[in-house]
Amino acid sequence: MPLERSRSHVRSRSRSENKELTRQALLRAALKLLSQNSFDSISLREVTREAGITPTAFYRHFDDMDELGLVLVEESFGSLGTMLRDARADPTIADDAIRRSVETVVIHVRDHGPHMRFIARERHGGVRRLRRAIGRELGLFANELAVDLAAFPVVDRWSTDDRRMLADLIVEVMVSMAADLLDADADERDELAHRTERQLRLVTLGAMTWRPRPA
Amino acid sequence: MPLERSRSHVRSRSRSENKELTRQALLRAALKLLSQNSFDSISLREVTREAGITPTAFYRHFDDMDELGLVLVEESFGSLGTMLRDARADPTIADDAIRRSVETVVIHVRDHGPHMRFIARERHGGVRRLRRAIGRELGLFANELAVDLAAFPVVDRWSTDDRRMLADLIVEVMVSMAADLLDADADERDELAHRTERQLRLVTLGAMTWRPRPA
DNA sequence: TGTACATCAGTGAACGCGCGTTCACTGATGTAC
DNA sequence: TGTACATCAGTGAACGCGCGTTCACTGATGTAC
Repeated sequence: MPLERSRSHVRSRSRSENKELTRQALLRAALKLLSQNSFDSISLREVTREAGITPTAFYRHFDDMDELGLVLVEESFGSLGTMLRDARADPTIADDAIRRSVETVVIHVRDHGPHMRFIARERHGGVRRLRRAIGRELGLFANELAVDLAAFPVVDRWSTDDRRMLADLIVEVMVSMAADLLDADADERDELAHRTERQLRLVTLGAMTWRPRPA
Repeated sequence: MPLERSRSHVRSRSRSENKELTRQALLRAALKLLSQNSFDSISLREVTREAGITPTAFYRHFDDMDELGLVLVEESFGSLGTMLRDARADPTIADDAIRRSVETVVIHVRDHGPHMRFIARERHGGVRRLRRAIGRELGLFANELAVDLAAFPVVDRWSTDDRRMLADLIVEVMVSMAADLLDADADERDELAHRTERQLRLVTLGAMTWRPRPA
């Protein structure tokens, strides 16, 4: 069953507003199909069918499916960044920052499931351009986290390279949890979050005794 | 260009030997196509074309593509297990076990690139049965690692739950490295291996001061 | 060892279907006067 | 405010193509005697 496009409201909106609504319908339609199949197996025709327009009209909005995919990558990373930045605002209590960061990711996965599933699926998926785009975004993420980590005691005396190593590890653990959450039921979700917290606490313990730039 | 099927040798082999050769040709053909595309976007006809047989003959070997995919999962986990078990044989020197385990994975990715790419790609890919099969195998892996970890000092006094938590973390870091290695050039590969070693060393440091079952 | 028959891996034609992209078009919205 | 024209989002028919699966078949290998 195609998503509603509220044809009855078409008359009351400007041409550009309607165009934007259709564009959003295409993006949402793709995201819906992507919860079942990977990006390089869904078809342009499926997407337009789900969005309630003819295949031809697709080209009024995107050159091809790849372009739509790249927009989905942007969308996916949009809100997550701000949320995580807030979550680790207070640099003095590492343990609390961990709990809040995990909680933030859990909530984000709950509220933006389709976007997160798309990222998890296409991070190592079959479309090179998407892989690159996602890898770049995750890299920027880790970079930003590495900078923030410099505000914590102990870690502030590390080399930037060591901080980046730690940031990559944390990002990996978080992404892994997000991917697992998507296939989990309610009980499993709690357990996953709990396990991830412990893993990050263990990593933090390691950071306490890490000797930067070993002789 | 299709893989060689040595038609000229057909006469010298038994019927069942030839059947097995064709089966292997199908599996290798699929693996080759999977280096470029994800599993649910490659077609039965592509696979048979690459293997040098007609589409119809496919059904002499597999019921459908899913069944072929599950065989690829088995294949992929086959040799890796033995290698890793050997790598962490000596439980006294954790640091050395880390270096050897990382080295083992690096070598395995080099020698079994297509299989490892398949696993990385389909772990969160669009085909449920494959996701499940891969998840199960990785779970067994982590289980086994958790048991082996009990042989290390300090960790031997942990709860099995804590050990499993640590094992999951280590497996995740390893799989992540494997996936990244596949898209990396020679220089990047060295750096990735080095970074992963440091991450695992940091995790080990954390394990040293981890307090099991906190009050 | 030779013959007659059974097995079965692989063939090739055929089917209906969904695909991406093209094209000329329609008709409502937007703009210039 | 009213009219004439431009814009352009979405339509619908058409194209050639590759798809998964079916079917009756071929002919080499294997087996029973």
